[in-house]
Amino acid sequence: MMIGEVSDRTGLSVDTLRFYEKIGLIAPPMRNDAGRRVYGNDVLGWVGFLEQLNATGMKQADRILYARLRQQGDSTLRARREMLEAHRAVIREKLHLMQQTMALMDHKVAIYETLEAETETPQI
Amino acid sequence: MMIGEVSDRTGLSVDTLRFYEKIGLIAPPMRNDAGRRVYGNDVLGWVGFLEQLNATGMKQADRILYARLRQQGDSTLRARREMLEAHRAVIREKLHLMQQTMALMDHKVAIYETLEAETETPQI
DNA sequence: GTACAAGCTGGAGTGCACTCCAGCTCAAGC
DNA sequence: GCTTGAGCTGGAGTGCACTCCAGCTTGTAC
Repeated sequence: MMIGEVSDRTGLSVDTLRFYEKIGLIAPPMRNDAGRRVYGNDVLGWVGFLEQLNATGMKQADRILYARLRQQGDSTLRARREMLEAHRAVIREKLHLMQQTMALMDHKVAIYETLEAETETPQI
Repeated sequence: MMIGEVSDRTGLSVDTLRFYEKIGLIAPPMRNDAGRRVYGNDVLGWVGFLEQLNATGMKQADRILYARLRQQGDSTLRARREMLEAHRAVIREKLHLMQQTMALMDHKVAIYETLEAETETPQI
């Protein structure tokens, strides 16, 4: 798979894929005779996982650390598990906050509806 | 309340409070004889709400828009309700994604635990 | 009455995470 | 054989959301 196809299938731009490689988030892929990147299918799952970490608020530096550990193989299993557990705790808190904010939104929307009903028909 | 106390009670830095005023997120407060900002208690609730919008991913530009509508009074009730409803939809999606990622974390942690048990006692 | 903490302004600087650009090579279709 | 599109590199530029700074005034404690 060339970089353009990876871009199409992951939603990341070609520039971002090369940038991720430069900072160590994606392992440097093989090159063909012309010096172009040729990716294996596994990159798709990995990029998807990175996006999930990203979307749930893990910082670049931590994702880079995780990626580096992953490339070092089985000796880093424990460290990686600990990182995931720590991130899981962060997500749990965010979930909690989001649920609270959700409830607040519901509350505010209800209040606005009441106020709108009052102000939109002042001629009772 | 002087700006330092607002900072202490909201967790935002003094610089950030002044910055928020400059960009229109916080209404310019009264000034005392020496020209210093004197805030009412209502700023605390407002800043707290801003933080919730922030933490749930609303962009600065949208928060500024909401703040501007709020300062315009009752004629903007409908617009504000619509903004909150839109943001509520965004939060709902994020909640969903977070729950999925949470499940994935659980799954991965379990896998790591299995692998660790295998690699840590290779001498069975 | 003076040291010092807290406040003020306008403007510059920072960190993050990309995003774009110039100038090049290479492969395929007409 | 030449145009076009995809890819390459190193490095510069961008947008967001603050954060810091210099140089000033003011209020409080000793």
